[in-house]
Formats: sequence, structure tokens, C-alpha cells
Amino acid sequence: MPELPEVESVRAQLEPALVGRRFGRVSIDDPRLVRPYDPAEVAAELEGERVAAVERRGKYLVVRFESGRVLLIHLRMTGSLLRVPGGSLPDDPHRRAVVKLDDGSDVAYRDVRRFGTWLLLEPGEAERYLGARVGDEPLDALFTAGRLGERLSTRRTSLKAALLDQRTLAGMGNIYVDEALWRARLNPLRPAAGLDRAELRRLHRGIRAALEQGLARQGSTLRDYRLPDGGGGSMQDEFRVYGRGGEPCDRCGAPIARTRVAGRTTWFCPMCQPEEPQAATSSSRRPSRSRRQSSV
DNA sequence: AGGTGGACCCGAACGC
DNA sequence: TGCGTTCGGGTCCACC
Repeated sequence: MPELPEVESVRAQLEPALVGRRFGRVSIDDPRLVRPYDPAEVAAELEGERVAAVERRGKYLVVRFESGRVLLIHLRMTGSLLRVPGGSLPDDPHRRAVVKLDDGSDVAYRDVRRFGTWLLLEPGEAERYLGARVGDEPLDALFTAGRLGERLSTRRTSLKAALLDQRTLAGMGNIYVDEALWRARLNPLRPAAGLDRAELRRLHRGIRAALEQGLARQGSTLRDYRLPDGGGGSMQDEFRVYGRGGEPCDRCGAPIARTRVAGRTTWFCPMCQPEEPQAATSSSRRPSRSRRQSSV
């Protein structure tokens, strides 16, 4: 599922192919993609636009045109973009749209489950749209452990739910939240607002480490994820907990547990990520008791 | 206000 | 073999 590392990897490949290019013929074959707008009208409006920049905010791809208009692409779960140079697109029953560029290349949008969206916004509209939905960029230099603490301090829900909320911070999904919490040795059910400074530092590092490793591997390819050149990522080979129920924890050897938190399947290590924080030598926190955990 | 759960999709994996 | 059922994932929206 495309999360921040996947979307950023797509963006990086798309940018040199798109910037400076003018959209030629555009066909949008699935009305869901641009709902509630008319596919033919959106396609017609896109034709002739020249790309000024290809950016990313959270899980959104942001295609900025010289006109000031912005095309926001969200891949949701199974969306992918394929760029081919010569206009020889392979057949694909799940293709939902094609953009012909003025250098003759084609950019095709594929989406098995049809959750993805293309939204064409007029100049100035994108900032407000994104601002309402997307919080801090976790890899931005301004995103510190202190800032993370601020964002979490007002939340009344679990750590997992808060991190999945794109307004808390942008770009984490089910995979990278579980991976970040494992790295931070924090239980997904811990209250989001209850972390001390040391825990916040661990979480901040865990988030960045998980996302940066995902970026280095060009994302994770579980099923439908593809880069614009047709390749895949390899982060799935580096998962510490995601999808690994019953396997031994890389850190302590205990079997990885599978449970459900915030409506999502959640993997964690019951030993490394206990519900009660471990007693620290310098703190007066009461010692952790053994807790029954759901297993596998 | 803020959190929770269902709806939206469809292919894969499962159960009988 | 072949059917039916369950599952999952990100976001929105109705509900509490």
C-alpha cells in the first residue's frame, strides 16, 4: 500500500519525466477516479497544461502546472503510475486513465480496487485542501521530537490511531506505523498523550528510521505497488513486525503478536513493546506487571 | 470536539 | 471442483 516512502519513490521517478512536459491527449476511463466531476470534462481541462513541478505532501502526489492549477493524485491502496517512452502501452484490464505527453511518452494510471482519486484544483486551492487533511512532514528538518510531542499531547486515543491520522503527521500508514512503533519499543495501545521525553525521542527516531529505510528500498512491494518504470521496492524484505505474526522478534526472539488496534491489523513484539512502560532506573514509575497479550 | 465504525472496491485466500 | 465467505487497506462520512 503506498505510504510516504512509496509515494515519494513514485514522485522521484515521475519528476524528470513530467517537468517541462505538456499534457497532450488525456483519457479518463473510470468515472470514480474524478468523482463527482465528469471524466471527459476533467480530461479536456488537463489537455494543454504544462508541468511546472511534481511534489509530494503526505501520501498525495502534487502535480503543479505552469497555469497555477494543481492535479492531486492519491493512490490509496492499489493505484500505480506507469511511464512508457514509445506509446506502446501493454494491455491492462485495470487501467483507469492515460496521459499522452508532448514528447510522445505515455503515463498510464492503474488501480485494481478503484479507490484512488485525481482532483484538479484551481490556482491557490491546493494549499487549503491539503492543509485541512495533512499534518507535518515527518522527514522535514522542522519535525523534531518536541514537535511530535506537541502533536500527540492533545490526542485522547491510542498511539497507533494517532499516528495513522494524517493530520497528526503526514504519510504513515498501517505498515510504517507498526514498523516505527517496534523500533521505538512502544506498544500500539499506549495512550498517544502519555509519552515521556525519552519515549518521544525513541518514537521520533523510530518513525524516521522506518520511513528512511523504506525510501532507501524504494518502498515495499506486497502486491500492486509499482514504480513508474515498472520496477518494485524491496522494503518488504526488511519488515520487522508487519505481516510476521508468530515469527521470532529480531531483537528478543519472542514471537511477534498479531492483534487489532484502531480497526487495523497490528503486529508488535509483546516483549519489546509491553503495554506498561518498563520501569526506568531514573524514574519513579511503578514496575511493569506481566500482561496477558494476544498471540499470533 | 474528538473518536469510532461502516462504506467504498476487488482479488486472494480460505472453508466446506 | 466449485462455490461462498472473509479479509484488508486509506479516507470520508455519519454517528456517538
